[in-house]
Amino acid sequence: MYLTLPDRFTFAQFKQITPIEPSNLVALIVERHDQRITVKRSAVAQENLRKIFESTFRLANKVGFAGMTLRDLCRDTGLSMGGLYGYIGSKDDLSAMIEDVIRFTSEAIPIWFSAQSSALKRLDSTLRGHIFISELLRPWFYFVFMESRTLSASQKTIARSSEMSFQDELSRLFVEAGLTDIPNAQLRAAHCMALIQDWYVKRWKYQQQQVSVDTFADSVCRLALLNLDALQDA
Amino acid sequence: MYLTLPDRFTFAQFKQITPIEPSNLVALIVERHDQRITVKRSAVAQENLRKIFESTFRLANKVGFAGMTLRDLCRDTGLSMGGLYGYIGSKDDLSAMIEDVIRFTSEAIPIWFSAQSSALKRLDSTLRGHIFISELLRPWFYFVFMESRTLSASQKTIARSSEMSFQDELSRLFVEAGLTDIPNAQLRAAHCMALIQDWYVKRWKYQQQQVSVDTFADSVCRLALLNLDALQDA
DNA sequence: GTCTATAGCATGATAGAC
DNA sequence: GTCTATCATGCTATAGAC
Repeated sequence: MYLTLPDRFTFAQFKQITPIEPSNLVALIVERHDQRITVKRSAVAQENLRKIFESTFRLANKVGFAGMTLRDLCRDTGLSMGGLYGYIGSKDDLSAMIEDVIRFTSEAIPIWFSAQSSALKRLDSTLRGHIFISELLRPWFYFVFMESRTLSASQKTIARSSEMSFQDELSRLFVEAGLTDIPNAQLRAAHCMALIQDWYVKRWKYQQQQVSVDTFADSVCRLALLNLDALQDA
Repeated sequence: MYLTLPDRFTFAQFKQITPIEPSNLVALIVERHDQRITVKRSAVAQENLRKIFESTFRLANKVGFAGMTLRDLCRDTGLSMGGLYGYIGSKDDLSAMIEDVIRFTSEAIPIWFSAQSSALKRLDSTLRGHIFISELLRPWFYFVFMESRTLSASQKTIARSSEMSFQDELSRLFVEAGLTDIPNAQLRAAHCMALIQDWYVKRWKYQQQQVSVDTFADSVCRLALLNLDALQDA
């Protein structure tokens, strides 16, 4: 599935056409984990699931996922301990479902823009796309960034290879855009990842400085694409 | 205290003259927290403290600080529960001591290079200094990055203001170097912080790509100082 | 200074009523 | 589908012997 957007599209433009957004996610999760979720797909069930994730993000942000107790989660969602276990099979299931959303999303982004005409445009769009989707799903991205180290070895491997496959995609685009020194292209791709992640990890900082997501995306793209125009002309 | 180093100094050169290094840290901590530490300052006490921090880093890296139990810590250090409490007053003390080391260190770096002749050189040295010290004290920096959100409100405030004061120092140096658009200088300083933090947060990635700390520092400084030479000449 | 033993309580998960 | 009640376990922290 391709997304059709103008050059240097804004967050507002992106939000109107993105196929992945907060209101979709619960349905996506129910679809991908229906064995584990014993409750029926009623409206109240979807609303309860939404609350469970919302509360998990709030509580894990305060004390970490390991520090968050299921009793805290019950208090925050209004569910009882028994009721909660109708939605999750265990505490670990909860983190696995969240991680799955991010993996699914990160794999979709490069495809959205693979039809763009030039490597430079694909680079710009892919960077903006990742920044904007992480803005929309910020709590989900933040959770995986912070908690993936505490997950099981297999989950950690999946998280890392998911991150590397996106970074490798950026690296390939840099090479296509003229940066033929491959280690250099890889390093620049790693730098791009770091800049993008900072947007959702250190949000308090940008809020304090009143930087908008569009200003941020412009700044990252400018830094990432510096000197590539010159290579393109040569 | 100023450090005297050549332009574009390497990690090896930095390591020879840095006043803060792993072997100093335990003595520094004993000095700054002698009320809480009831054991005498014997050689065995210092060795036990060193083990306590080493084990804390290993275990917190696996399960998070909240997920790490003091029983795990005892097993890993070889101390008993009672023995451990001779070194720490509580589990929270442990994280507070670690955070204190990073605050102390981050405040020292800009001073080390404040005697450099030009703003561009101060920028380059300050960036390298931060990268190299975070290489030396990587587990300490990593711990504070990951765990500061789970600490008490006052600890979190201290951690954030400590990070912002370093970022503001970078921002001032950018302005001095000719980047007179202040919001732009602040944004570039934030980007520098993100790049530097990536070095100790996503170490697995750079290890995988076999990027040395000197190569990394060169790459960050190049990106950070791009276009500043031109401004300087004008 | 370091140990063993234990107090006192919170946790993840489940059983069974309705 | 959701509740209350309960289980077995594991937790931080301390008391007291040596």
